[in-house]
Amino acid sequence: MRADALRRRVAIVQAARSLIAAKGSDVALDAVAEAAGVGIGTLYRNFDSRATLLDAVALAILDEVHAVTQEAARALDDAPQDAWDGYVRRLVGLELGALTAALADHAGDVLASEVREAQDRALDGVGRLLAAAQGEGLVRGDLTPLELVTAVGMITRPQPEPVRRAAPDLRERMVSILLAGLRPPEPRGTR
Amino acid sequence: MRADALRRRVAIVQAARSLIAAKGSDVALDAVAEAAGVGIGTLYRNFDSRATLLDAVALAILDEVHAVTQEAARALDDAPQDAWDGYVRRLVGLELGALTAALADHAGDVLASEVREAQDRALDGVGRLLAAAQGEGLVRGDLTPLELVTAVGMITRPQPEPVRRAAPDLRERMVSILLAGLRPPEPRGTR
Amino acid sequence: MRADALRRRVAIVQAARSLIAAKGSDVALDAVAEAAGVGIGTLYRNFDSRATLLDAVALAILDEVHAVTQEAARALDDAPQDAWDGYVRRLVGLELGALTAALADHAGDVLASEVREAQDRALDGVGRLLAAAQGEGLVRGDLTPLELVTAVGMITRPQPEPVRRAAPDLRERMVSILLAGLRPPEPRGTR
Amino acid sequence: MRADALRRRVAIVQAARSLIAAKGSDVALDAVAEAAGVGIGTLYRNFDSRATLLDAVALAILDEVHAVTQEAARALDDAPQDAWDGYVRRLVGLELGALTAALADHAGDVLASEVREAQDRALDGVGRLLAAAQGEGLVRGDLTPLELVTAVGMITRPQPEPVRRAAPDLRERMVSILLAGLRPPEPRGTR
DNA sequence: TATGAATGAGAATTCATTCAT
DNA sequence: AATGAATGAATTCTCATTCAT
Repeated sequence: MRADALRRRVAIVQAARSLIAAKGSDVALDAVAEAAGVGIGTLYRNFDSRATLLDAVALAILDEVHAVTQEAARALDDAPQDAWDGYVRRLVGLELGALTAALADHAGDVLASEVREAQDRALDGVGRLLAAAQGEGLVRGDLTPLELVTAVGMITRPQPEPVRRAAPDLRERMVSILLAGLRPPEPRGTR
Repeated sequence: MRADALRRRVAIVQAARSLIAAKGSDVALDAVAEAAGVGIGTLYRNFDSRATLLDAVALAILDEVHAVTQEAARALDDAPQDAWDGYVRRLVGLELGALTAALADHAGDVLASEVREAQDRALDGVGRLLAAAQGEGLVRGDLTPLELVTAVGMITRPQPEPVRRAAPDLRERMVSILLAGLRPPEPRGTR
Repeated sequence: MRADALRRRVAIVQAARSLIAAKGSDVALDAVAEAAGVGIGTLYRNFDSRATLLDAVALAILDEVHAVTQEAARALDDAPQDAWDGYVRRLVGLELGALTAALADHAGDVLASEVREAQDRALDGVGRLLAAAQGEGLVRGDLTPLELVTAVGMITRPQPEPVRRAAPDLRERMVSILLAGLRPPEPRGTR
Repeated sequence: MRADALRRRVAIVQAARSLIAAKGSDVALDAVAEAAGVGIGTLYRNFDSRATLLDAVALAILDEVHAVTQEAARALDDAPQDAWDGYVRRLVGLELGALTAALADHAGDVLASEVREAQDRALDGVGRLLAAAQGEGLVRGDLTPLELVTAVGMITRPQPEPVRRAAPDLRERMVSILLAGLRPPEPRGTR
C-alpha cells in the first residue's frame, strides 16, 4: 500500500502541475483531485491545505530544474551552443510558469523551508552552469540564475485562448526571442 | 452629471486595471469597487458582469497601445533606435500583463466585438510601426505584432513576492533582455 | 435600510444564542442563518467568521447579565432574600450555558477585547451586588462573581434528551440546589 | 490474543472518555484512535459507529458509578457525613460530565438497551444509597438519584480556557457549593 | 485481525450578482 | 442613479465511515 499511496500522491502533484500550467494557479482542488483520479479527501490527506499542495508542485518543478541543469552541465563541453540552447528549451518544457503561479498563490505566507532549500539548490546549480556558459561566451555576462529561471517562467505562463488560437507557435517564437536576448551583446566596434 | 458618471466609470476601469496588474485577474469585484471609491452597485450599473468589466479593461489598454503606437510612429524618423526602445518601454509601462490577464479570465467565451475591433486596430497600428522598424533594421524581420504585444505582456505579469524581493530590478532586466532578443540577428558571416 | 440590517443582525445573534443554548456550541452556521431567516451570506457579511459570531453571542449575554445585575442591585434593599433569589433565577433565564459554550468554542484564540471588556464590566457589577448580598448575610462570603456566573452557566448547559425526558423539572430543581448551596453556612454551634 | 484485543478495546474507551472529559463530545474519532495508540480501523472493528463508542463510554462510566456507589453504601454506617462527602467527591472524579456529553451526542436516537440497563442499575444503587443518606439526615429529602448524578455531571463539564485560567480551583469550589446545596434545609423555626 | 489510506458528504467561507432603499 | 445589504452557488477543508493491504 505504500507504493500505492505514493503513486497517488505523485499523481496529485502532477495533476495540479499540469492544470496550473494550463489555467493558472487558481484551479479548484476538486478539479485537481478528479484529474488525478482520486477523491478530494485523498488530496487533503496528502496535502493539508492548498498551500501545501502548491509547495509540493513548486518543489517537484524545482527538483526537475536541478536535474535538468546537472545534465546540461555535463553536456556543455561537447557542443556548447547546442547544449545551452537545448538546456533553455528543456527548462521551457518543465512548465516553469506553473512554478511562478504556485509561488504567487502563497501571497503573504512564508515560503516552506523545504521549498526554499530546493530553490537555493536549483539556483545554485543554475548559477554554476550559467558561469560556465558565460565563460564560453554563450550568454550575456550580467544574467543571474533567478533572471534566467524567471524569464523562462514568464514565457510559459498560460496564454488566453484567443492568443493561443491566433499564434499556435507562440511558445517556440518566444523561446527564439529569449535565446537571442540572452546572447552576449555584439561588441559595438567590430561591425 | 454625465461627467460625474463618466468619471466614475473610468475610475472603475482604472482600479480594476491596476489591481489586475498588481495581483492577477482574480480580483474580487468588491475590492475593485472599493479601490474605485464607488459601491458595488455602481460597478454593476456600469458593467453588467465581471466579463464586461474585464472587456472594458482590455479595451482601455488596447486603446492606449494604439495611441502609444501612433505617437511612436511619428518619432521613428528622427532617432530610430531611441524611438524603438522608448516605444517598447512605453508598452511595458502600459501594464500589458493586465491585458493578458483580463483576456485570459474569459476562458472560452467569445471576445466582445468591441474588444476584437480594438485589438485589430491596435495590432494594425503596431504592424505598421513594426514594418517601418524592420525596414530600418531595428527589429528582427520575422516578428509579428501579436508576438510583440504578447512578449511585453509576459514580462509585465505579476511576480511572486519572493521573486520581487530577491530581484527588485527584475522588470528592467527583462526589458533589456527583450530588447536584445528583438534585434535583428547578426549576419553570421561577418564575424 | 440601516434599521433593517440591524434587525437582521440582532436576529442572527438571537438565533445563534438559542440554538447554542439548546444544542451546544457546535451548531452549523447554516442552521443559524435559517433560524434567523437570512441567507448564509448575510450571516457572514455581519460576522466574518464563526468566532466573531460566537463573540457577539457572548457579548449579548454579558450585556444582559450586566443589565439584570444593575436592576437587582436596586431591588436588594426592599426585600433582600426575594431580590437575591429572583436575581439568580433571572440569570438562569439568560441561558448562561450558551455563554460558556460560546466562549469554549474559541479554544486557543485570544478573546476579543470587546468581549473581555464586557466580561469585566459584568463581573464588576456582579461583584458589587455580591458584596451587598454578602453584607446582608444572604450569600456565603467566599463566593466570587466568576463562580456565581459559572455555576449558573453550569446548570443551564444543554442536557441529553433522555435526561430531559426523565426529569422535565430538572432546571428548577438545580436552581433550588444552587440557591441552597450559595447560602451562608449555618453557624455550627447554634444547633 | 483475546487479552490483547480486550486491552485495546478498553484503551479506546478510556481514550474517548478522557478526550470527551477534556474537550467535550465533539472529538474526532481519529484523535481517539491515536490517543488509544491504535489505528482508526481497529476502533471501527470494535465499535461500528461513533454512537456505539459513545455508548461504550457511557456504559463504562455508569458501571463505575455503580461500583463507587456500592462501596460508599458499605462505608455509610461508620462515618456517615464523611462517607457521603467522599462519595460525592468520588463521583466528581469519575468525570460524569463526559457521561452527559456522550449521551447528549446521540440526539434523538434511542438509547442502546445495554446502556439503559446500566443506567437503571446505577440509578437504583444510587437511589438506595440516597435513601440511606436521607434517612441519616445527610441529604435533602427531595433529591432524586438522577438529579444527583446530573448535578455532578454539570459541575464536571469542561470549562472554557479563560475561565479555567481565572479560577483554577473552580471544580473544588463547585463541589463545595454542591455539597452545601444538597444538605437538608435548616428547620426554619430553630433560629 | 490491525492498519491506515481512500472516500465523499457536510460544514465553513468567499464572491459574483441581485435587489431594496 | 448610487449605495451597500442580501443571496446562494462554488470552493476549501474536516471527519465519519469503508476498504485494500
